[in-house]
Amino acid sequence: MAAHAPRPTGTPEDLGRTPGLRERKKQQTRYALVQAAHMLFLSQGFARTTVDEIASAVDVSQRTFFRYFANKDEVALAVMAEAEDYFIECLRHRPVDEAPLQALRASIVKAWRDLGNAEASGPGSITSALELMRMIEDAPTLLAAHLRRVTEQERIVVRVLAEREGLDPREDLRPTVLAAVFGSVLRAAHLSWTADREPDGPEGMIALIERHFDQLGPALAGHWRTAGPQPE
Amino acid sequence: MAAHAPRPTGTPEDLGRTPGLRERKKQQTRYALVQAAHMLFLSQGFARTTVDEIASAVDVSQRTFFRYFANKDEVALAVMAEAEDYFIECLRHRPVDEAPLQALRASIVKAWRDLGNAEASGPGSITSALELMRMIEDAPTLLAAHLRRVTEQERIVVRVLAEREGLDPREDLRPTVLAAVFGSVLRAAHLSWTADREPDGPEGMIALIERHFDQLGPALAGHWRTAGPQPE
DNA sequence: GCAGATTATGTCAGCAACTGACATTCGGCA
DNA sequence: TGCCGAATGTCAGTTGCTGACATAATCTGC
Repeated sequence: MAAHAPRPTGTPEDLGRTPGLRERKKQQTRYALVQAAHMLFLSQGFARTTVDEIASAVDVSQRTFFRYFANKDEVALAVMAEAEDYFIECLRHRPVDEAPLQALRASIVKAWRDLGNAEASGPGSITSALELMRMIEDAPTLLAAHLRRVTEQERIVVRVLAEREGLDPREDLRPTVLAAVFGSVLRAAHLSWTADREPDGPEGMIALIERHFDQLGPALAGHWRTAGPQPE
Repeated sequence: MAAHAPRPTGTPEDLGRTPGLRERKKQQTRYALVQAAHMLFLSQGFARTTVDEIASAVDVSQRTFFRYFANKDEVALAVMAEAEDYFIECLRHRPVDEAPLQALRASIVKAWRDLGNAEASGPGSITSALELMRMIEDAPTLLAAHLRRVTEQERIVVRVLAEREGLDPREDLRPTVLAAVFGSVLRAAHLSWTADREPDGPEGMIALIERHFDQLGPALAGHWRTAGPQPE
């Protein structure tokens, strides 16, 4: 049922319990909806796929679809959402003596790598996530929804960072600023990925991310010309 | 007609020419639409304002509205868009021997200050822009649209930075990374503004932006604890 | 197993954002 | 004045999304 291997442990209520038939069925249709939507989106594009199509592909009413997902965007981003949750989980388990930026960087790399190793195919797999990213980038409303999600995620990062270092984010701006910077560098790497059409799988993405983070210092340095552009 | 004083000089075609009646009328209705929309949004909220209302307030058909603005979001963000254009203009006129990050920082401060000094009220003024920002933050679809606009703006910043320093952004990642970081810090400051309800005008916002940029170095430093949190 | 409370789902009606097609009117220009 | 093209209006239609209510499925206590 869970999409990828290191699943985010779900809600606290599911302690060992078998969730019961009703709950199982719900997960089932939800999963089916994501899967169907995903396939339709990739085959005929996001905008050209109607909610009715998705619903009838799973043989439920349109109304039911909207009880599972608030809007069409949400079902498209569901897969990415799980990956993001896993990243947060990784961050929470980082050693506290690690430097904050380092912890973030290590977490994102670990998240990509784990998800990459999890399973080779299927909806919710890394490959789908990568395909999805391309799709997001040229579906305006989808991109918009995704960016909103990202900023919500950033707020969580702020909280986790603040807890980690034991300080109040309303007084100390460093968690906020660091989370913002981290998010933006990551997004730059993602954009670079979709633009350059680098064919490599997760490892290629990880390499791209690392390269971008490596430029963080140089980019913030005073004058670029004197610092030497270091041609690749 | 133009909303604020240091107007972004428009398109290259308007060299001294009086644009003719037709063109003038177009600008007029466009401006009227922005104004009406703005008032309606602030008085009754973005979601509760229909496009029909805006259109009939200016006495044009709904169809005409959609010929001026691609969607409801766009009319709301029109004011901010002009401000952003002006920022780019400021950046372009920055001395080339200035450090890149410094140029960005100085440009944004100058933009806010100039716009603040331009005019005290009226649609398209700074105060409206500030009100708008609050509105954006709690209208989900608006926020999404705004974030998309911001990333487009970031691409322009990348180009300008690359030109300034005379390098190819596809080879050297520094422009991309710096633009991303700059944008994110700015957005963090904006968020802080809307959250804390700081009542000050443009100068308050400028101060907030400066404070956030001042934390850029500390946030990226290795270990926060050893570095000393410096309580305000 | 069964009655009754919950809960998921279906159906239907409706609003609002948008779009394409076509007719009309208005400004620009000879 | 009279023609051309651009701006606008009208209309019909699609799609995303929501509220209200009825139905059917699950769950709970007996």
